[in-house]
Amino acid sequence: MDKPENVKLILPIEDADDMSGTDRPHRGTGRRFRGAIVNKMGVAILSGEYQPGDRMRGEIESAEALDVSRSAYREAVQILTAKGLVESRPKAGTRILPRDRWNILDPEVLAWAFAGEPSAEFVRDLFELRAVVEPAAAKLAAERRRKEHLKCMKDALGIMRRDTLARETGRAADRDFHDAILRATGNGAILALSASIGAAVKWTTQFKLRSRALPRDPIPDHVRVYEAIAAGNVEEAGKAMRNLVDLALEDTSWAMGGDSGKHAPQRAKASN
Amino acid sequence: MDKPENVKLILPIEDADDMSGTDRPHRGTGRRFRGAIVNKMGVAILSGEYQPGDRMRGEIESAEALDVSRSAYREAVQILTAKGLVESRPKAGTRILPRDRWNILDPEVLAWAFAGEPSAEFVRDLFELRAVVEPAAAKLAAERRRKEHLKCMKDALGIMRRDTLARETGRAADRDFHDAILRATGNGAILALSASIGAAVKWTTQFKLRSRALPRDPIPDHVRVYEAIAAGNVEEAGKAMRNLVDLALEDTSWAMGGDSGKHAPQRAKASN
DNA sequence: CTGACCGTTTACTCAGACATTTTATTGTGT
DNA sequence: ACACAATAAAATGTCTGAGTAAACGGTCAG
Repeated sequence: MDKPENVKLILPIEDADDMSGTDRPHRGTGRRFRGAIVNKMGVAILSGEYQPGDRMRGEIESAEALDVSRSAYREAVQILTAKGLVESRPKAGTRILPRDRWNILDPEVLAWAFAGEPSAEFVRDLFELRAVVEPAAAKLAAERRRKEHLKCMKDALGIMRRDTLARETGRAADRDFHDAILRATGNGAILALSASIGAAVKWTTQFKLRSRALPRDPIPDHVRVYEAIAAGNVEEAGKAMRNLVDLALEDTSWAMGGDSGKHAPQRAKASN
Repeated sequence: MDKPENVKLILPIEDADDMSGTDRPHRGTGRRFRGAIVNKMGVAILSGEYQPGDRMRGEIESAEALDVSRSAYREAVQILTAKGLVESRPKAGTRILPRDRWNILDPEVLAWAFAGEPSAEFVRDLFELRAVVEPAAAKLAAERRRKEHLKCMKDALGIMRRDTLARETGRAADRDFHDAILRATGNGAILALSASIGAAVKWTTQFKLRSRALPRDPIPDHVRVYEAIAAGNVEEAGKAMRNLVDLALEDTSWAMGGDSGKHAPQRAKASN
C-alpha cells in the first residue's frame, strides 16, 4: 500500500536560506531533490504565498535560491505545469495561473492545499462535492458491491468502533470505509474522486475533534449505510449516506465559525 | 523488443516544416519537444500500447529512440509521473502504474484517453459521473446563478440553435452550455470536473451523429434546464437536467452497441 | 533454508553551453 | 503623428557529458 504522500522536506539539514558561507562537501547529487522542491513550491502556491499572475524569478536565480541545479528546478516546474499551477513561456517567464486552471482534484495538489490552513470556502466546496457524489455512490454501491467490498467496509467499521476517531488509525479506517464505497461502484471515474472525498472526510473529523470534547458517535450513521449497501437496498443506501453527509456538514460548518458560506442557505435543506 | 527505428515523434502541431527531409547536424534544439513527447507517451499508455506493470527502456535508450536529449525525455517522464501514469525508481526503472493510480480526471489524461477509441466501459463510467454531478450542479446553479452565467447559457443556446450539433461550433456551444452551469455553481471543486463532463458531452454528440441520420433535437431539453435555472427553480432544474442526461445516456448506450447502459456482467475483457 | 553482503544497473543530479521563442524597443515610411 | 517592420534583449528550451546514490539480484556464510 502506498499512502498519498509523506511530505517531509528531504532537503538537507540546512534550509534553503543560505547559512553563512558553510559549504558542504559535494552536497547531494543523486538524492531526489525534485520531490522536495515540488512540495515546497506547491505549498507556497496553494497557500497564497505566490498569487495568480505573479511572475517567478528566472530559472537560474530560483535554482540558486533553492540550492539545486537548474535541471532539478526545471523538472520541478514541469510537474507544477502538469498540474496546471504555472505556465512558462520563453520570454514571459513562469507565471502562476489563475485558480480555475489548477487541477485541485489532483491528490498532490489537494495535499498541498491542506498542508497549510485551507480556506473555509475551499473546505465548503469540497464538502459540497462530497454531498453530491457520496449519496449517488452509495446507491451504485448497493447495486454492485461484492463480498470483498463488504469485507473492507466491515473491517473499517470494526476498527472505527475499536479506536474511535480520536486515534489516527480510527480516522484512517473512516477514510477506508468511504473509499471502499467508491471502489464498490465499479466506476473508475468516480473512484478517482477518492482523494477529494477523503480530504473532506478527514477534515470533518478534524473539525469535530476541535470543536467538541465529546463528538457525536459516527458509528450508527455508518452502520446504516453499510447495512443498506449489504442488503442491496439502493434507495435506503442513498438516504442513509445523505443523512450521514448532512450531519457531517452540520458539524463542520458549525465548527468552522457559524455561517461560513457566501452562499447562505445551506442549513435550509437539512430537513430530515 | 526492438522498437521501430523511425519513430519520428509527432512534432508540436504548429510546425512540421523540415525535420522530415534533411537531417541537419544541428537538429532542432529549443523547439519544445517536451510536449510532443508527453503526448506521444500519454496516448501510448492510455491506448494500452504500454500496459500497467510494463517496464520502459532506460532513459538513454528511450531518448535516443525518440531522437531527443535525455533532459527533454526526462522532463516528459516527470510530467507523466505528475499525472500518476508512471513511476520511476533508481534501479527498478520506469514502470507503468496500475490504472487506479492514474489521474483520469486530469484534462490532459482525458484527452489522451479520447485520442484513440476509448473503451465502452470508460465512456460508461464518465457518463455515470455526469449523471451524478450534472443534476446536482443544475440545482446549485439555480440557487446561485448570476446574470453573466445566464448570458453565457443563453448565448450558447443561440449558437446551438443556429449551427446544430452537425457543426463543430454547435458542439462547442453545447459544451459551453454545460460548462456555464458548472461555473454557476460557484464551486471550484465541481468546476474542476468540467473537463470530464465536457468529454462525456462531446461523446454524446459523437455517438448521436454516428447512429442516427436525424438525431433527437436537443434544444428543448436544454431550454427546460435553462429556464428552470433562470427562474431559480431548484427542484425543476435538477429534474430537467436529470431528464437531459437520461436521454443522452439512452442514445449513447444504444449507439454504443447493446445494453451497456446497465452494469451487467459485461466483463468481456481478458485478464480483468 | 535464512540472512547478510556486494556488484551492477538505473535513475538522479550537476555543470556549462547554445538555440529558439517571445516581448519590448527602435526605426522607418506614409 | 501613427502604423508597421526590423532589431535587440531576456527568458525558457535543449544538448552534451560526467559523476553520484539507490535498489535489485545473486552469492556466500551461518
